[in-house]
Amino acid sequence: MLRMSRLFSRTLREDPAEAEVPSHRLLLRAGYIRRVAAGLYSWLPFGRIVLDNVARVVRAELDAIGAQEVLLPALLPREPYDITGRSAEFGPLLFRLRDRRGGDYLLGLDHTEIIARLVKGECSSYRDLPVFLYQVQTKYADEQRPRSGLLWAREFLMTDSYSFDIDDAGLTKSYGLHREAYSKIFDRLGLHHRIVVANSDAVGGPVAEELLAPAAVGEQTFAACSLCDFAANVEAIRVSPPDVDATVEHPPLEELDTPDTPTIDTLCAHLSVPAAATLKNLLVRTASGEVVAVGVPGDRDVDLDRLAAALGPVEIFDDFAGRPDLPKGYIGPQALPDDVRYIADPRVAPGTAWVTGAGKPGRHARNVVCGRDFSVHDYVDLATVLPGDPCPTCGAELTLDRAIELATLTRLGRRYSDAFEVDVLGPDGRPSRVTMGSYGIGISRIVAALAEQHHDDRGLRWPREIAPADVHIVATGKDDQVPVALQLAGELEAHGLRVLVDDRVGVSPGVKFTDAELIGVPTVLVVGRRLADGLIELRDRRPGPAGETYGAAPADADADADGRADGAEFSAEIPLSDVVGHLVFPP
RNA sequence: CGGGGUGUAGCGCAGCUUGGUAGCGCGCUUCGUUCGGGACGAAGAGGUCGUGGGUUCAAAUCCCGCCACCCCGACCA
Repeated sequence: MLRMSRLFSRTLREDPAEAEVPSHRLLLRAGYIRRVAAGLYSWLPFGRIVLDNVARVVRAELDAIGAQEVLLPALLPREPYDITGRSAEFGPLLFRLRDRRGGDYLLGLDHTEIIARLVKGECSSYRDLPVFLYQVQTKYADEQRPRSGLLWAREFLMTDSYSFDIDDAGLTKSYGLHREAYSKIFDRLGLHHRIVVANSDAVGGPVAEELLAPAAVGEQTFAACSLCDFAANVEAIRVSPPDVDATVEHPPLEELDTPDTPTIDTLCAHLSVPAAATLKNLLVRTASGEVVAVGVPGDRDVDLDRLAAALGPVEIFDDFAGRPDLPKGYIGPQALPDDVRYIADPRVAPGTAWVTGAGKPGRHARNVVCGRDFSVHDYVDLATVLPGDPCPTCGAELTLDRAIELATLTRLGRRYSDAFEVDVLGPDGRPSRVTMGSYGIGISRIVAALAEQHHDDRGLRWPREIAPADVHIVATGKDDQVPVALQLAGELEAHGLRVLVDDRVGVSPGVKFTDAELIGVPTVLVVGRRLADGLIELRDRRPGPAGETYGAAPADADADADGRADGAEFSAEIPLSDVVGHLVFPP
């Protein structure tokens, strides 16, 4: 039993100045978390319970598919990550440290290397496989800019599960089991989510799919088809080259004086052409120092993540002073120095004609035809996706939405088992390289996503399974409301309900009601002035589908797509003597 | 990492332009009243004004450096 009179937590009357997004603001105000430093939070009792509840659901569903829980260290030696090359891939994102003898360590962001080595030592026969291992672990990332409270923190709680199989068919099955388990977790948690096709991710290599929670504050953008069920991270959209009529004769290339037009906007205004008719050329430098020009239609931006997936890490070229043959703002693929490779989006197809830079300051060129005036060394999908682009599956229009990335499902294959030579003996007595999958789900981030999806202007509204308690009893009045409330709390608890009771004396009813709404336990019992008549009030803060609502709340008062059901709260007076039966055995 | 902003009591803020005893609201403590939608009265506690240096008889206030935090951007050539 949680007693508000004794609880180490306080609610804030005013919004904390540091918080902007709703989840951050409400979790601070309602006393769930407190900030320690940028991107680092302490979990107060309510928050810790909610975090545990999410982890409990995740554990239950992973246990159900036969996964076994382990716990690896959070502090890790760097060596395994040097072997796989990921120490360099992660770069500054990793917290790195040294021990007193000068040994290199890091704070774990991903444990694939460690788990692969563990399995190498423990499994020696194909009979030991498949095996699923998971942990609930604190992870660390030295983010450039931690923000939005728990959504983008430097320390966060995550469950990472790994599958080990003898062959690809086994991996496919293991992947499917995890996919189902994670879907079930989100259903149980009452999270609106989409499973989308993903492309790649610095953490873990090729990601096959992501589970996203649509939310305005999301850091991810995903595209969904308005017609079919296609959905993908924008990074994963594949573009087919447009049909070009190769027989069309384009006028010859023509150079124009275009002073003071270094940007697409200024160029379009000067020449009165649409941005989509221009060719935008960006210069980047690869890790090896090579300068590469990349071209996309002028109405689109270059997606550096996708470019990095093709070229490795790149940085924007800015040494224009050192390269007078590369005039900033007037680059054109037909006028590139020999040492600069040209990579383009598939939309820059052979036979297409463009307005682009002339390779000289203050001059552009028109009727620059791909294949005639310049050639493309490599085609890479690197232009950003725009709303209305055709769906790769059915051709209908795509819509773009923001979402919070909550889980990733990855077919790792043999990258890590190769690196550490993780073999088991097969049925034929010969060593066989195992194949791996990795499945991450963000526990603390789910808490934030739930808060984003389930709140209103008065406070949080947790799904029952996640809430810090099943029932919040508010005792208000100067008669024997408090002892009655405590006795009722004891009875409910004896029947297995988790109870929070506001037994504070000398606190006015308004304060208790407001706090209850802020804290967001779905069911509130008010032991108040009607106690004299043997009645208490039952309020349901979150009417919803079956299982969400106790008692006689209207079943159709479901939350809308945003998880909000303003004005749909339910309230009824019931006899005190009926309360236990009402809540423990709902009609 | 670039741009903008903010650091004054647990929380939210004023004071800084024009240097001169550090303030307000909420919260907290004690007593009394009140008790269904953030109650009232009385009396209190609580701050090296982020930090280091400088100017000055005197610095929260002016000058320089540093640190922390928040927001926006990350790249439109």
